[in-house]
Amino acid sequence: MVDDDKPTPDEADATAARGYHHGDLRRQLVVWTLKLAEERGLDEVSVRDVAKAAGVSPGAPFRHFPTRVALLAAVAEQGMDALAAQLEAALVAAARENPLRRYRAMAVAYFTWGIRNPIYFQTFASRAVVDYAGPSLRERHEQAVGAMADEMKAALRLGLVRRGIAERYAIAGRALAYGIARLYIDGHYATLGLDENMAVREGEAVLDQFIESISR
Amino acid sequence: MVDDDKPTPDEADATAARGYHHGDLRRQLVVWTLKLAEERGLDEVSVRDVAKAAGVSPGAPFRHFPTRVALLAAVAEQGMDALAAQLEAALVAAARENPLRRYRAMAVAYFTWGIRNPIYFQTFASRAVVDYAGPSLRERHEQAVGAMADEMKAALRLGLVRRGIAERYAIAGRALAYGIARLYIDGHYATLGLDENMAVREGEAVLDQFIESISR
DNA sequence: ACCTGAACACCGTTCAAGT
DNA sequence: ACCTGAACACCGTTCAAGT
Repeated sequence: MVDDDKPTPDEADATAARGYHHGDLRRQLVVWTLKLAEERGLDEVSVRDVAKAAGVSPGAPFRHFPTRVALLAAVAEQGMDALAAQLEAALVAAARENPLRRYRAMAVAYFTWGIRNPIYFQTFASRAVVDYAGPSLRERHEQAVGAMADEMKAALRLGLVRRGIAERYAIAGRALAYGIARLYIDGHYATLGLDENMAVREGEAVLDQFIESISR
Repeated sequence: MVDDDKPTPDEADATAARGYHHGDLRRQLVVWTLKLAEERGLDEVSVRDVAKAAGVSPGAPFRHFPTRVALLAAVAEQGMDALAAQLEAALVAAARENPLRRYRAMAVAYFTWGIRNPIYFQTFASRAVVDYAGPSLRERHEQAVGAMADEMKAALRLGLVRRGIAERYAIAGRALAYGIARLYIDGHYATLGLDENMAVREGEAVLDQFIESISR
């Protein structure tokens, strides 16, 4: 980078513009990673690109993240926060309904979020990232989908669904929600000409029929 | 797995040792890509590694594949061959059963193959690879899963499943099979302590309960 | 304390030169 | 026709030096 004019680092604004982020760089890097990934795909974003976008030197990110995958893990953690919030909100909104309806609300929230936030979804569906992030990320995800499974089990207990093994309803419900999200993200709906919103509606319709089919 | 050693390398020893593969290099590169990916993960295999494993210079692969992703696309095409063969075999084996049983046979074949061949599965679930490979790969996959969907629709027509919209049963069945495979490949079963074989059996159990639940 | 910028080893890809 | 091996631009990562 060719730089003739000196940045006069005694002004706060000027320093920030020149790359000093006074403790905020870490967050900025995550923000830019997400933004660039949304533009060109996760694989296409390099740490150097992120550094440049944030206005810092190529080595700067490594003061905050030991490796590139650590940076992606930070994105994943942030995504997990957002997903957990959505699921929690869905659960609260359906609080006074029956377990099967609560399962539905969470499953819809799950794949809707995945379809609308494919980058987040990819980061914490990536083995390398999740392995790096350590057990906490996986546990949080497990807990989130576990809540879905719990509703399914409750539905069986209350006789809302046909006879069967609770754990299998739970996994089926989970695989279905996951499958719907992943079918879209992996581009399988593209052949069908479905955009984001249509994919969500289609997902809901499929889920509803599934629920109705297992109901009794 | 799906490949055997190449037939009778009679006089090829000298040239092969020198790196000359007399037209066979293309195939060797695909074989080595798969092998290295199984050892260390798809992201960790570079074209240079593959070249070295095949005993040729770093630039040699680019005479056969214009880009790295083209090499991966060749792996994906080979994977698609294998998957199509498995599904076809499953369909033939269940030829004299009812459509619901045929759907089951194909769904099991689908996720079993995915669980047992995660590298193949990843290659043709990758957007970049599939986009490069062109419409034919996607169409073949679409046709393969379309056969599953057809059985589901036939099952509805014959009154084997509860009332509903055929297309939604088809998508649910597909999302379920896809979700089961992907849950394992993305490492979600690892938390549950399930290995490959247990994942397949668990998948079958879940699928069977799903089928029973929608049956009438 | 936080960032720069030069360095290193690596990678995808190209291409003139060899057989 | 097929491969070599030296390039080039890029990338992840490190680190001494600056503020």
